[in-house]
Amino acid sequence: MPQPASETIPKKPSRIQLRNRRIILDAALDVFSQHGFRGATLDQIAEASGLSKPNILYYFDGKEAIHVELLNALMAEWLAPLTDLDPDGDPLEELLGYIRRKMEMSQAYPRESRLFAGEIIQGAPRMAPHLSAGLKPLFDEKCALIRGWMDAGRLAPMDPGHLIFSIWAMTQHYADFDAQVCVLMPDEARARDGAMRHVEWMFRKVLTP
Amino acid sequence: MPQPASETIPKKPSRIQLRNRRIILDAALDVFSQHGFRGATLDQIAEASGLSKPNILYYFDGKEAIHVELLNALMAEWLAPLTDLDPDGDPLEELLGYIRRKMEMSQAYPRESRLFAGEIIQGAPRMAPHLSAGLKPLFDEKCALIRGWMDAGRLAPMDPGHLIFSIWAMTQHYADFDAQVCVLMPDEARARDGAMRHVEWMFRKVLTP
DNA sequence: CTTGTTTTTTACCATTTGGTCAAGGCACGA
DNA sequence: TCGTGCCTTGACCAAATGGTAAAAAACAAG
Repeated sequence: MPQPASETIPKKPSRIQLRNRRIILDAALDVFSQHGFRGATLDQIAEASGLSKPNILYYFDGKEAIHVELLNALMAEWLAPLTDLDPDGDPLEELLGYIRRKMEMSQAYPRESRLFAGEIIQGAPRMAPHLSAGLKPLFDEKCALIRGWMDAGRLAPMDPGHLIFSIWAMTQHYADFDAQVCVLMPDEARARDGAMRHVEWMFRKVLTP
Repeated sequence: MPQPASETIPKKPSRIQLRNRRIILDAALDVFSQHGFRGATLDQIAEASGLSKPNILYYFDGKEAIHVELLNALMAEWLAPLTDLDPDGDPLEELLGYIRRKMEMSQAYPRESRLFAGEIIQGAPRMAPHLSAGLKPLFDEKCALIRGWMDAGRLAPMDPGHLIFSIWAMTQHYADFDAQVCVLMPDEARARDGAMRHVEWMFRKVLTP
């Protein structure tokens, strides 16, 4: 065996591979987030990416593989802010910081938010394992942390799980329901800045003991 | 002209027509809410309804017509609770009552909620006119009402529009993201009852001056 | 029962869709 | 410069999809 451990590892990806995979994933994010998995077509992804359909299938094993790859990447980024909740920090400021980061992400990455939302709405057929394996432990851990803060009287007492749901619901609402927000609140400044201020103000009031 | 006003009106629908249209719409609600418009197929609706595909097309002009009909019906039911906000009632109790009704609807009609969410996430391509014409005026009216309550010091002051968004976000979250809630909070009683209690408690705290 | 109307089905169709394949193009090290 | 191996493409395919036409079946009114 001349090669060092070449079992199933397919050597390192070339520069062009890296580039094209990125292009495809970006185009696919557009298409999947807008039409959902079943509603998206390879032709749409091909056109959006500027590559031919067979070329896309040269880089990915199929439509589902692209979708799975996107969800994997999504999961990692999505979890980070929650992971960063610091047990040694000030409870109120930690949570408000988390909320702020979630709001920023919602505004900076609306496509990712919608992709996730669409997947969950459809019953999480390709995501359920990720939720159980990746999100659930983290969720439980942070619930325990928050409960500790509440028991110590440093936050108003409530169900930590439902608190987290509230945060997710409100922060992601502005990304997922953007079409509705734009119709009902055409003043963009009021919508964007106001959302941030409102959500932060609201949770500060709720969380203060 | 013997017939009284038979211009374009297609006489009254027979009993069997009423029944089958209802069956089809119910099946279509299942399918559309689970897969979105583009992801849903007539064959799926046919199977879910127990009718043949051509038979479905006998009752509706096409896939899109079914979808539009569902959205129309949805809009009416969805708006009702907001309409019922009574200017002469107690502000806090009026809003908490609205929140309670929204939570109940979210639990009783999750398919409708998901159909709506999916449509909005995809940019509301078939819903935008309804939003502008139907929802927007009501939204503005109720915003003004709530603002009046706040100016009178009967509610904590905040942006009424964002308040309504908050309510929608949290109430519909439990329907739309049910798959996630079920994974993270397997105790169904805690999820269901706790959600209702949490949301009501939270808004009571936020809204109290 | 008979006749005219409504409902349902059977057999199709054109297009779209995810995916394949073999051949051609192209970059890059020797 | 030249070949070797990575990259790209045009042509193609089987299945699925939205939709149609017309005949058969069910039904209602007389």
